[in-house]
Amino acid sequence: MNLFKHFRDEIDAVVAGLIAAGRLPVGIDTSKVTAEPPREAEHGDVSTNAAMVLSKPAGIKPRELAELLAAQLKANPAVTAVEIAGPGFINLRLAESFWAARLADVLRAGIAYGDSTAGGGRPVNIEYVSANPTGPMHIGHARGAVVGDALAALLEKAGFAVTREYYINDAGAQVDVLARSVHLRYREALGEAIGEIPEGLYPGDYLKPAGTALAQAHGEAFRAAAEAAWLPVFRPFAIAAMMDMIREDLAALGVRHAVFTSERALVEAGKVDDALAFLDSHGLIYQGVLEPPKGKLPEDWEPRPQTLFRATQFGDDVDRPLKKSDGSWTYFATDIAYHLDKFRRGALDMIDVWGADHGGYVKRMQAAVKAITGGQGALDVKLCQMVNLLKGGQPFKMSKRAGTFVTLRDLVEAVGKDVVRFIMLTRKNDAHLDFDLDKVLEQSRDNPVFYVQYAHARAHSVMRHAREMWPEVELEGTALAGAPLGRLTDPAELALIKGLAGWPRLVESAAEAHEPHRVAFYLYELAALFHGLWNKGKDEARLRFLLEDDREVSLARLGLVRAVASVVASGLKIFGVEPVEEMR
RNA sequence: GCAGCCGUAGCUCAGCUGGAUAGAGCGCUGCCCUCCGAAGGCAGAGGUCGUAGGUUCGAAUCCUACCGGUUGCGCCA
Repeated sequence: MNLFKHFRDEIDAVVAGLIAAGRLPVGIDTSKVTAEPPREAEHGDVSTNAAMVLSKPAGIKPRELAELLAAQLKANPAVTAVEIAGPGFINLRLAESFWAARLADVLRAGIAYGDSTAGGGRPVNIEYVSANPTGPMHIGHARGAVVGDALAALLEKAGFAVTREYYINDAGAQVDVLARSVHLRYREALGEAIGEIPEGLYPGDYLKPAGTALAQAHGEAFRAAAEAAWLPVFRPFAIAAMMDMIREDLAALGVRHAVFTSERALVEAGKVDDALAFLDSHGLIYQGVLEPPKGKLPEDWEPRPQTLFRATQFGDDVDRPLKKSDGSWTYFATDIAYHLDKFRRGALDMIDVWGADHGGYVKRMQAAVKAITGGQGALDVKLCQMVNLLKGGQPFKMSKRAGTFVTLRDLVEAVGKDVVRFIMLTRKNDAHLDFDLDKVLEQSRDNPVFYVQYAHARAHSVMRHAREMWPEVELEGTALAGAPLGRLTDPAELALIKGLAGWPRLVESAAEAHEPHRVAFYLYELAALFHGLWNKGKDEARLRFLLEDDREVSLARLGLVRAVASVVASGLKIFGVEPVEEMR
């Protein structure tokens, strides 16, 4: 239960009652009423702007209206105090018994706490990674992979029906280059001295196994053959080999897609023609000449009639070309077909995770989605900014040799997948991210991965001690839900419970905003509350979690500790990070 | 030239879709701990939220114009 939603409903009920009593006008707009945690804890537990928002349409002064609402809200048994503050805020304080009940909620739900039905089972398609199948994944891909994967998990937790999808760009010129590069490796495998890899081909050693495999399969057959003869054989083989490698890279990062869609298959199935025919039938395609970009004029610019999509009708700045001068489709054209395909497969909400260098492409794609879905579908694009790899504060190149990029594999091997995943989510996707190989392994408060994992490990450490102290005690959440949780009355204990109770709201708002990084900040704050309580136990022995002479309160505290562990685990699960039970 | 994103404490960043006295970590200053509930704790200083207007009960948040940084700008994907 999102308790703020709950009180939002309570306020609605009070307003409805006042309308029925003739105190408020019929049909008054309550859509702007909010129930939120106040910024300052001293202001109470739940704060509403209802009196201020409804004042004008009701024709009653804010403070006066606040009195009216407050009198009704006081009747709620969970509410111990109602205060009117500032320009007309109504602040509610909630009973300790209410918080104890929320803690019991956490314990009964376990890791499922925070699961929401807000998404209503609405289908969402999220496309991420979509690296060209021409080589291993590098660090730049890692961020998009993690952001997409975490966003998918977050949306699932919030009740959406999520499809994780990967678009294979296997139709462009770059896969021909790949095939040529592999052909060279094939000749090499047959014993030819190939020398330097020529400019314009992919030089990486990772193509050698594919060359060897082709040599074994076909022998000399394609050695001196014309490109037209071997391309249809080598290209699909090379693409498949690269996709296998990419899948392995993704697996090392713990990322798994449910659907892989091939651009080439899309084109060969005639879906681009279908999509363009659809647009044409709606009068959205024409032959025209684009204005040259102002300012910097490209060298070889010449006005030329092109096949254009009327993107400007859907919010884009200029109409966009669909065909290249050689008559083949532009990437944009196939991408339109692809998004139409996703829509026809049932996706209403679509999310694409791209690198920030594709930022200029967002408006046209959104325009296209509007056009092909008749306004029913919506596309959100998450642009991931660069990751700066550092070591000890200095820029770091992990290259094995000059010119080689930092691979995702290298990164995962250096610090582990869980660290990579967590750190990638500690910034908004559209902000630059510094990834310091030393700092992310540091055991200190300014390393969020450590700090959050440490909270989880500490919680389990307490439970291990409890097991020694009272071997017969049942430490599962469902059992601890029956502990005398009302005995948790210290302000630091209550603050922690309130933090836990905020999890469902955080899940919903982060999902709605498509911002998984909020989970990282939440977990960090929750960890801080827990560590704070732990430290308080150092100064005040009576606040320790386990008191041998007071089993009852110890049980209640074990409930709190178990709840912290399960909410941390619940958050880490969204990130695809394994919670640790002890630090090493 | 146009478009997107960013601009918040000395540094790195949050800021819950318009709320109350703008927060955290690091760094700095001062106390405490070093009794294994180890991988520090507490407190303090530090801000014209890039600038200037506008919208309203109320703006870091929305709008406009500038300034600075960044990414991109017909036939690359």
